[in-house]
Amino acid sequence: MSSKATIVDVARECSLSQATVARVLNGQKEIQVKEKTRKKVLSAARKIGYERNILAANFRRQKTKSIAISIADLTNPFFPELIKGVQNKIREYGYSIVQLNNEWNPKIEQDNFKYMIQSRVEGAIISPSHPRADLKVLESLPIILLTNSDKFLGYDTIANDSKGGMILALERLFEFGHRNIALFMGGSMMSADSSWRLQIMKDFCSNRNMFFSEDLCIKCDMSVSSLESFSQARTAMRKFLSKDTPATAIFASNDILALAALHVANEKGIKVPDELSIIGMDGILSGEISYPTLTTVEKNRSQIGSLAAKSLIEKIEAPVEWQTKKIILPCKLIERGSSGPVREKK
Amino acid sequence: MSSKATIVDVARECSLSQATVARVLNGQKEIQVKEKTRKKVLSAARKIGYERNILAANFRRQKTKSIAISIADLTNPFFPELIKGVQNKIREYGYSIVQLNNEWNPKIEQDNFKYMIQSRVEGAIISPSHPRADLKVLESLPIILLTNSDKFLGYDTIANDSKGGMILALERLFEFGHRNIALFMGGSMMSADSSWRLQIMKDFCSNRNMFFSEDLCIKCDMSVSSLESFSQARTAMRKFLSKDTPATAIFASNDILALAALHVANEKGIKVPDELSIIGMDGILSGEISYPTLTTVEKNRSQIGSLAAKSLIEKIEAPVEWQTKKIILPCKLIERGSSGPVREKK
DNA sequence: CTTGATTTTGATAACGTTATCATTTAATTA
DNA sequence: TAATTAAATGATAACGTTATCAAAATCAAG
Repeated sequence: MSSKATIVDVARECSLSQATVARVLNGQKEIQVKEKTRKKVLSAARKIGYERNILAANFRRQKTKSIAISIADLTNPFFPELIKGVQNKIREYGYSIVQLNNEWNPKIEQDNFKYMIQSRVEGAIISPSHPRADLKVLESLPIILLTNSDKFLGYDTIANDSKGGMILALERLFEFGHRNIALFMGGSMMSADSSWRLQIMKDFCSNRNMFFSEDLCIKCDMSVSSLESFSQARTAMRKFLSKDTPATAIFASNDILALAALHVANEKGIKVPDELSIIGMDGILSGEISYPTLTTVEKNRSQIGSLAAKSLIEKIEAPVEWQTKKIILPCKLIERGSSGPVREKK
Repeated sequence: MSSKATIVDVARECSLSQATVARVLNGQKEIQVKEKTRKKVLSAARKIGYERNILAANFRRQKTKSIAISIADLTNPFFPELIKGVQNKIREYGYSIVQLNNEWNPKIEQDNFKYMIQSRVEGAIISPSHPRADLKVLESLPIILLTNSDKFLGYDTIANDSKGGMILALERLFEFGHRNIALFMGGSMMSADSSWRLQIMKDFCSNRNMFFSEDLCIKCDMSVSSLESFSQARTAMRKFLSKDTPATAIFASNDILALAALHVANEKGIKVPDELSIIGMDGILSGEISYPTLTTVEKNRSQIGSLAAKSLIEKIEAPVEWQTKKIILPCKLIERGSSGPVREKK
């Protein structure tokens, strides 16, 4: 009784053709219906409690008014805000979201891609699990990638300017007088993508006659759960400190690493920022909660999300004259408690 | 060409009826098909590249093989793990997930409920935004609630035993010699739901001849973003400390509050756990990252999620003789760095 | 008041699957 | 081997919407 009234019933009720009823009830634009008939239909629909059968509509149009968003791991604090940004924006357009995780596993990611096609989402926002993610299956689907890797030629991409952000942090540390800055970065699977960090570091140092060696580089796998990364990062940090480093500051390529460094510093009684400055990257919640709070290069993930959503919808709804574009948003240095001027050791 | 081959095409290709083809390709159980014909169909399907049109199937069956999960705020660190638990379990059953946020806003929540019905999800896992959430619209939908509030009579619920967990923490603090324990809890919208905490506290203290007064109770609104809560909680904590409290320990009803307390303690130079023990509740990532790490009463959110998913699927697939049940899982006290034996002040 | 253009409405055919029932084929028993 | 039962396959009707094209109504202009 409740959701059984169909468009035909409404048509009968108001003595109009189902075509007209359909136009009033589900027609795209407010086109081609007389105000009088519109009202007639609407009241009849209300009277018999008509509710659109979305499944039938989806089937007929072979569309779902939904998009997919593919990420690595929802419990990684980087992603929820991103998704939220997408959700908020997408709501404006009346689309819904299918959210898919791949646990950094390219195989699962590939399955997810297939699922997207099968389930007939109309587009996808994809944060590739690794720089060589295989997007072949998605050929016919409008997608936006969340990456600034240069491996994805010919794709629409949106990302923060990580390089610029990194330089922002390094420059600030330099200003603070730091001349021995260590680089703490994710390695392993992501390595192909993160060699540029090392390069930037080297360039930055050589431009300023600063000392840098691989000894000032700490590496740690990030393609696991945040907690695991954190644990591995702490180990790496302890090892680093045991070498009695001359570093007075650390730039970490993400906040988890930075917080691990901070944690170990606290543990060893190293005063942050007095004896050691730490700057992270991302701007996750934990960095606002830690003590001291973490200075970080913020990536506005909510903004990225909503921008990606907007672009995607535009691409979906006007696919013909679409121009591939790569959007790079600046990062912002958020100065909090973990960074400060250099002070003589001992 | 690609996804245009239909079941009829396959039938033609292998000279069988579409009924038989359908049985092979999309039939539920492996029933009623000869091995020989099955192979014939399968190879024909592969040959012409048949892919099931899910939209047509959904329409015909008026089902979507999907469930909804309704939460308050994805960026609240409590929820992602919960969702992950659901996702992992649900995958086993071949269902997909529609995730909906309500930002603690009952009106949005209500809209989301309507959307669930419209979009024909087959069931829902719901973390009610508040104790009086209105579930009328969902009457005909199998749902599982994630709450231990006693306001939801007659509904299936799954939740951790927050009361038991709280007592666990208090007992441990008592063991440590603490006799002045403060209660830090979320107020406002959730208040109707959290008065029991105060009651437990009072009972606990009176049973042990411990002092307790409302002065030892810190309140703070939690129905906002985590960061905002954190900020408000710090203000509340500062105010609390300014009253020169006799408390040697704080039990906080969630980790955000606990971390705020910890933060302020660090800020004021109060040594944790030497001068002040802090125990939180939930077991969020930030508590594993903080310094000192946060002792907490863990709620296994991933487990809750997967259990809820399992129950829901069972309810969906065998709705006839379904027995309403309320599952309460024990909490676990995770002792980390923020709690310890009482020591004389000054 | 006709004619032609334009707007509004109507009739109807898909869309591709699943479900129902009828029919054929195979298996079993007397 | 015929009769009976069971298994496998076939024929076909929905499902409720949207899209297409045809018909009718309205409007504008000569």
